[in-house]
Amino acid sequence: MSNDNYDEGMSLRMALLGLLTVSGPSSGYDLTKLFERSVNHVWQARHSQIYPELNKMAAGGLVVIEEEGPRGRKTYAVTEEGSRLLREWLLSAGPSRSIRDELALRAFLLPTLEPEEAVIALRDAARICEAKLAELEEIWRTKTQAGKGNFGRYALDLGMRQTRMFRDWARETAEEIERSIRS
Amino acid sequence: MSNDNYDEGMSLRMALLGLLTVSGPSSGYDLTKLFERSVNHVWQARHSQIYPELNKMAAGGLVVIEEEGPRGRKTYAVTEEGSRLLREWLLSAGPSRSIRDELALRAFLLPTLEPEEAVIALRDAARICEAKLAELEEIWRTKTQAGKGNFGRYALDLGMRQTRMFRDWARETAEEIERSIRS
DNA sequence: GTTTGACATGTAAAATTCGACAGGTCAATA
DNA sequence: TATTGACCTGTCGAATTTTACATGTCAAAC
Repeated sequence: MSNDNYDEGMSLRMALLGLLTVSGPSSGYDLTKLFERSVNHVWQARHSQIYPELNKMAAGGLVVIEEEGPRGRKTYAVTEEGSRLLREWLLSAGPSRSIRDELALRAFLLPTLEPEEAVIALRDAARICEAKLAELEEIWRTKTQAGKGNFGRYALDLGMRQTRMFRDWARETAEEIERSIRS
Repeated sequence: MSNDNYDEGMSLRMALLGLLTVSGPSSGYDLTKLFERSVNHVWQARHSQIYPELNKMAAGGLVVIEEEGPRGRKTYAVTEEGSRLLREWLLSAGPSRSIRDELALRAFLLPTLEPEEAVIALRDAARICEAKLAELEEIWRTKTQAGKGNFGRYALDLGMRQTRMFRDWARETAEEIERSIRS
């Protein structure tokens, strides 16, 4: 009775419910910013997708407009039903795989380049990761100081691990290809 | 002059060009199967997306229909222009990270559960990763034995690193939450 | 006072992707 | 010979996502 039709395209909805659950009542604007700073490493959405979705969710009773601020600002809050839906979705762990990773796709296609060019592309990628990592670590420092609860912390941690992993892969693969060029 | 407007929605096209480059002339049917067996861990596409895309690519001169077999089978081959486009795309490394990973999103949202439930779900996720890792390692063994060139090898390595990283994150986060429960 | 930039919300058209429908060939086996 | 199952190509409607357009408030700097 509880978990019948599992929809694929539920991710954005769940992400928003999750952010609202943790950050408390927020506006579409807030959520857009939050999205950029947190979920962005695993899922992306623009404000043009978020605003309509929030309205649909409000129509469906998953969230309610709690207050309307001065600048037309609308604050949404999760309802009992929204909370239940998120929980059910999280506990229905299927071996579902919906993955779309452009960076990994590039990696996959790299061997179609000449070895020398592949090395250049890999070194580029590693450099980009390094920059991103520095950025994330800065956020980490300011975040952990603020001590605002652990939510974004887990995601940020995951983001940093991911970036480090990719950087290392790029470096080591570049070195491997260089070795094979020399032989 | 070479690399002006970088399009986001080029991934499917590039994946197909890459597969054609490595596997040689193939039909839409072949490419669909190939997709499932290789790129699938990173990017997904159904035949209903692949067939029209191949036709568009043929119209754009990126591939040519090399021959038409008995069963209406059409064999596509990469052209000079297609080859150049793929190369340019791979060398134009933007800091763009278009990623959509449902499993990671679930993990990200787990802390919205009660700590006890989150721990259970994280352990589940870690177990799923473990299984996937075993699967990937099996592929790795058979692939490296076959010695069919490095295509797929780098991506497979990346996939294994990614899975390991995620598993570790899930485990360590579970442990951290457990510690916080006990205090 | 006016310009700039962050705040704040939306819509519309286009592209991408998915799920279902639809049709046809060929070889093997029951 | 009938049927099954792999082979092979496609289209259509719906959902998801992107890009660009569109509008307006408010505070602070200039």
